[in-house]
Amino acid sequence: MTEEIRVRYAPSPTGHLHIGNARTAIFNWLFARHYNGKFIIRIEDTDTARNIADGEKSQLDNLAWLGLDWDESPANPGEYGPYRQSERNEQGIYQPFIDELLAKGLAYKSYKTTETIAAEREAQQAAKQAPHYVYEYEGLTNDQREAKYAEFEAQGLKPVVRFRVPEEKVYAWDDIVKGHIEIGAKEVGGDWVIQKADGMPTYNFAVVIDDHLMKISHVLRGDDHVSNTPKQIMIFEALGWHVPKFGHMALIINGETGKKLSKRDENLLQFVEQYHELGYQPQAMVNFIGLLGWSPKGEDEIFSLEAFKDMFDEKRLSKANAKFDQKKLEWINNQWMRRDLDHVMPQLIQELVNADLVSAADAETKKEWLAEVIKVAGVEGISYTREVVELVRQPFFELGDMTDEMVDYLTSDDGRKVFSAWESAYTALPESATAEDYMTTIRSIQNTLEIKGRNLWNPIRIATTHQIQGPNLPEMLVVMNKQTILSTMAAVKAMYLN
RNA sequence: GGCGCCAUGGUCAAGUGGUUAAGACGUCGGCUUCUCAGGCCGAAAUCGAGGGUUCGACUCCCUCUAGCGCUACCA
Repeated sequence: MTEEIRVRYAPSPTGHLHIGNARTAIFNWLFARHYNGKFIIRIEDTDTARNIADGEKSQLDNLAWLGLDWDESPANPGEYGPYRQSERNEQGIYQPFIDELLAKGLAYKSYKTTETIAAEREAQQAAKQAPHYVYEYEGLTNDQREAKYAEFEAQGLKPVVRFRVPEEKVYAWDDIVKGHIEIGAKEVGGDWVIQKADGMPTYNFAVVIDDHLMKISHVLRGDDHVSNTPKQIMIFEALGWHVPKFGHMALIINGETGKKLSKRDENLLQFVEQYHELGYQPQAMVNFIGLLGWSPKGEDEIFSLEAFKDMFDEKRLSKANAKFDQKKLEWINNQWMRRDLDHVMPQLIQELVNADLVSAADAETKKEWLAEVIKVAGVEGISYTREVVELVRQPFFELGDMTDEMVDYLTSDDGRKVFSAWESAYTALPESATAEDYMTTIRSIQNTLEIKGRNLWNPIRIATTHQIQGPNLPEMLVVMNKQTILSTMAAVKAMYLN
């Protein structure tokens, strides 16, 4: 019998969707969809203090923006709900298993204060021992231990429940990405908490209960969970459950610090939302992330989610950490924008509205013209839509200041000759003149005056745009308003050429 | 410190005992003769180090080293 493939992405709503999380989600989605399995979203909100208001919504919104969909989640529960750990706890889903472990003597109540534990750890450090929890009921019978519980309860102490780690065991598994891994039970740091004093299960415990109850078959997650895995296997085994397959993907690390991406790194844009706001395309984000720590067979670099899904092969997941390369992301996004420019155009125009370069009304009525301006200005060179604002601002919506260098070109002997020849030629040209017409005109000035190169082009460019460099001038002239150009030229003439 | 993971160019990486060690980003150079952008062409690696195994190692083994991760009543 073949087991149904069910994988999950289980974020904790303590922040927005970060590149690293997005990657975990994407690869889980790819795994599920490639093998016709189910992709489930479960919210791990057992840390009530760190949950933030919109964390969950933001996570899901951004996932959807990336193009992912899911089969079960808090909003569309399947048969294994609820899908938030806090609600599962309220419904008492975890308690019976804690009670079971307690009853079997595999877990116990611990009343040690955090101060005591801290002091123990300090002493261990000082003695150059690895920090580990010290079992406080050593040698006591069950009854004696129960008596201790009563004693502590009478003092008003709140217990946590700790799992009694079988220290002599070695936990091993065949990792989907890393191969065989084994870790001795004594390395987990002693008996660990499965239920906090507030009654919430801890992460390593709740994960096991939920993965089992939700029939999760494969757990694909970050490398940083490798050392949690033995703890989790302990629980699966203690409860007599089948252990899912684990796969630990290499981490994405910050190129500057070399450390794993942290929400606290301010020097790097690392939330999906930030890229969304700058006008990165979701396909580009997926494309970039899909190539971090995974490689396709051929030499292509541009892939859609669908393409990744078809090609997906967990054996091609890389074992080594990958640095986040923003330059490559920019390039990939540029490729996606160019690939479907018509589709991106409304977004580009919207950027101009947001920047107050055009009104919302003009954005609609002049959209064809705006599209031309954007193309002429060189949209093929930008990395994300927000950049279009500075790309077109000058000279299409504002004129820049004249620099000394510009004035020199204009007021040189050649400049004066070129200007006056251009002035009469341009004035005579119809408004419908094409780029070829302008080119022909400029060439004829070149022939007549015998001036070429910068000395020819710069005076014209400067007089019409207040720029010394920019897109192809004939094309710009086509797109710019003739009256505006005429008055710009008149002003330049009045100011510098009299 | 302990345990675990890992190691091909600045970056992402292909490669699975015999190759001129793919490709992409970035960088640099050239061309595209108004500039910018774009496009095109081109350049740059003794595969972390040292030992093995082998006729032959980037590829297999060992040691070392570097890097990363974990070491919570966080997830």
